Amino acid sequence: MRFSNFFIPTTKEVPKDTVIKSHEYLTRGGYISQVSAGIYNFLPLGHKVLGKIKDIVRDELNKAGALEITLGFVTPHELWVESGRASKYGKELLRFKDRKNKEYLLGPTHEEMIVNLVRGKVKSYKNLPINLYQINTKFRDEARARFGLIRGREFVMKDGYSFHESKEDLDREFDLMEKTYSKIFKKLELDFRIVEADSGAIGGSGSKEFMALSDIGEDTIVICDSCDYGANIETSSRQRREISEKNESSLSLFSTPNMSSIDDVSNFLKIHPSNVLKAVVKKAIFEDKEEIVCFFLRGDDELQEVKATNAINADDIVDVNEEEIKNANLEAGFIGPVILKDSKFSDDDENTIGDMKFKSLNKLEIKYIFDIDLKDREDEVFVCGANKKDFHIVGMPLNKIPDITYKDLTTSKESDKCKCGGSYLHKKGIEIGHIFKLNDKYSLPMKANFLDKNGKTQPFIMGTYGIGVSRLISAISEQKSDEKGLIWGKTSSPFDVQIIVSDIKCENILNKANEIYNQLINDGFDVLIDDRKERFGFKMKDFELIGCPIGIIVGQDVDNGEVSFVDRVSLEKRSVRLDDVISEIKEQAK
RNA sequence: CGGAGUGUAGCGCAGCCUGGUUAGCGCACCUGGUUUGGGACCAGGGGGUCGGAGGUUCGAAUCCUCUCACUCCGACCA
Repeated sequence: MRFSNFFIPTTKEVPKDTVIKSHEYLTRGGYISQVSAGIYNFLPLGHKVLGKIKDIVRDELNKAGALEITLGFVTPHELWVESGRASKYGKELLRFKDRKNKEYLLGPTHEEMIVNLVRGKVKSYKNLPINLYQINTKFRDEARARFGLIRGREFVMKDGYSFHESKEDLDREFDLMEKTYSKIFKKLELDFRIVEADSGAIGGSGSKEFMALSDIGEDTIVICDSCDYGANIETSSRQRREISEKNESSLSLFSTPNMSSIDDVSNFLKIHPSNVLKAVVKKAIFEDKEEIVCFFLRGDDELQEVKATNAINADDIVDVNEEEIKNANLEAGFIGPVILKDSKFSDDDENTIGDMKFKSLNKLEIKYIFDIDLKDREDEVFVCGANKKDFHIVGMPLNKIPDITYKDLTTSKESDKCKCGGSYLHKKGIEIGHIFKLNDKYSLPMKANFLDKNGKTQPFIMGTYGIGVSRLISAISEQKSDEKGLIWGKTSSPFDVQIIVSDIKCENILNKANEIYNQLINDGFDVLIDDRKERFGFKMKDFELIGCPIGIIVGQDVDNGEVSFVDRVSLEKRSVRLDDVISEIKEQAK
């Protein structure tokens, strides 16, 4: 491709609204341009990179036996009603009506569409398994698009769906997709981790995310410093804690005026925060009701909301305000698992520890859940709120509190221990892929069934597999660029080689450059030749911004039979004999 | 959806507080010339009605009201 005939509008100036380098360079390099919040045009360079990535994805998936299709981008609303997601998905769905007043929406993901397709065409176990995928535009009306292609509203995604007659066969396909995804991301030269991810209310035995490591990533992942454990912080679990400083007070009520924080209390009583029970009150939202739930954890642990939501099987949990706490008969800042005998107390259901009379929160119809780390801690007693203003209970044994449910509720910290004995580290990641076992989550409500070997009707067992294709452009850019511009790998670069003609007015130089260009084209390389009437420095800056891995500078040295090769990563130049150019490129760019 | 901010030429910005000539600068663009291995220089030139609507005023980019868009922080994110 001749630069002079191509469309690469590069700019020297930094666009106003870019905050991360991938966004800046992709914009300045003429790869993308913004249309609206989270909606981008792909210019020729961006389009080429997108194409390269699509080819790699397609190639590996086809090798793994998946079949490419294209599903409609506009999807009938009724399918979403059928699956139950029309109401659940909410404002992210961009809905509209056609001239006949029929409701549609732009597909944010295509489970409904694929189930609708397959249920009508596949009726027998003999046609299973089948894995269908597409690489297509998606639309999600994100509340807040940001960071260029990292979180767009309109984006390109590869979404695949597999159908099986058994969970065992789904497991096999799931593993195959995990391996296939790894190959794809390795080919793209990405530094990534496969981590356990939240399976949410869908349950099932597996959900794994592929995270490109990057400081600007929106997800936090927990990895072990000595084994290959990795998990999204939403789901990461840790080894049971070793508590060295145990509190041994006997049970009593302590006046703790105005000490409502963990720090206040632990400083005042001179105990370690891990010996204080932290109460986190939330409002749990269910399909048909809302209720106040109290989560208890160690004072130096943090509630992980995704885990908490899953622990009580809620659709969502939200913060409560002071009034809601009051209405629940709780004392903000002094909340504990028991209510002491006082005016609100009837004599029913009371318990006694020593001379203290109490009843538990669940007698007030407040559900409480304890963190799993508190289970089987008979050798410890805790400080907790007394549900009475300015009072805490000291020396509270947990085994005296009735009906405790223990669940994993905490956010893994960097100091926490892995099962293998190693220590956890937190990293930021960009989610570039997600594979998920759906089982019959969609086939059941959408009545997508087949006949098994015994002639019995069964719902399809499904898996779903996604790759953020346009997001990958940003992920690669974030990982590989430097302070001068983009740096592409061999597989993702828009061109294999960029030839920089130092001075097009010098016939000898231009001719030699064209000769090399034509030879490389004939040998099947994708080459950009900068034949613009610009000065040398200007062209070099553009080369560095655009980021092709190899540059060939054709300049004065052609008279001595030489050109210069520039390595985009190191920016080092070295002389190469004209006769050796083709063979060297074949060696380097293969 | 809460908080903050920004809309003036293709891009980046000044002007606004304290209304008053043809709205200015840099980059980019066009013409001519000189330069030519690290975003050149000189001269000339084209392009905006100041996000939109309404209002105040003799007069509005500038003051007021409403509105739209975009960005950032947070909430949200199969």
